[in-house]
Amino acid sequence: MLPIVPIQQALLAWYGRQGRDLPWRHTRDPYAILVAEIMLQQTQVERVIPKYHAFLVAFPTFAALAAAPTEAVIRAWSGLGYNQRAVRLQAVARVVVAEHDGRMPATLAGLLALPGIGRYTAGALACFALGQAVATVDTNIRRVLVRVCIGELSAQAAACAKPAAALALAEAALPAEPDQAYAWNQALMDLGAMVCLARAPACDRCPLTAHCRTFAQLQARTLFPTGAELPALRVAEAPAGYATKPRVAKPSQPFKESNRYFRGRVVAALRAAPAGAALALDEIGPQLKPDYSAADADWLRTIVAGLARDGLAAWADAAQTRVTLPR
DNA sequence: GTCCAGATCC
DNA sequence: GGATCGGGAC
Repeated sequence: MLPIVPIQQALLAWYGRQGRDLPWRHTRDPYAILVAEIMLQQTQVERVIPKYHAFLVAFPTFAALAAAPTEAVIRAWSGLGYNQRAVRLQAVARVVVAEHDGRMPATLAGLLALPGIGRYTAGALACFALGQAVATVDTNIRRVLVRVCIGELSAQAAACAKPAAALALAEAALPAEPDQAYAWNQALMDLGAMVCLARAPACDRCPLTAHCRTFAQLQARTLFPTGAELPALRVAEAPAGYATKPRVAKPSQPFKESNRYFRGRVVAALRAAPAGAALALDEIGPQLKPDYSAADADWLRTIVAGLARDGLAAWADAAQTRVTLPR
């Protein structure tokens, strides 16, 4: 582990000047931060921002979300994808109201016990909402720490694909002063999202090049590294097992024929229906594929049954011919 | 095509 | 460890 303090100082100074002005950085309301963190799972910041504001207007508190019809929550999730997150977020609100007196759990273990809250989100909540000096690793933080502290072209980089190894790295890098953890974690994500990009890092705009293992590796091969050459070098020089993994050629059907695609289309049809209204499978089918016929009924029923299992749809009749969003 | 402030299930 | 879960942007 290379000396971390100069890296912390350089990154925190850059964050003070260049850090993004994001809505959830203006609040310490645990509920608002929870909403943001769930929305941000596998979803870019730019797409979350408008949905974040609208969601907080519609459901301003744990109590409001817990009491809302699930149908309304699923509608508010439109455009974000991974719709089960909407169901799980409301489940969290209901647990918080019913079992924690309306307040978010104040420990990492308590947070991890909530539905849909994994290690990243629990760590983010502990740090961003509770002010605790907790390390957390998302895709940006892992990439930045590996590049700076390990070196992307080194053999050790592959080991950090394991969550436990990446978390250990993040814990070792956490500032000694507990009150700097918030800015540190946010700064790592900003650098990853704005400068230390996955495809083409902008090393010419990076505040950490003087400390960065990967930049040093690039300098050993290029006179004036910009970062743009990293992908090619990664392929050319990657240690066995990293980046050039055998990568079995997966048959991979077209997305428009996938179960995943049709699940999204069914939920979209249910959202478009009037509140409380049930749709017959025979009404939904033609919206999914123009040549829908009675022969496709079993297939569609299977799609809907999967959604019902995930809390994203509900049968309106025992014969399973009509569907609604869950109440 | 790849990538993205992941989590859950097997 | 692998598969699954959306959808928008590049």
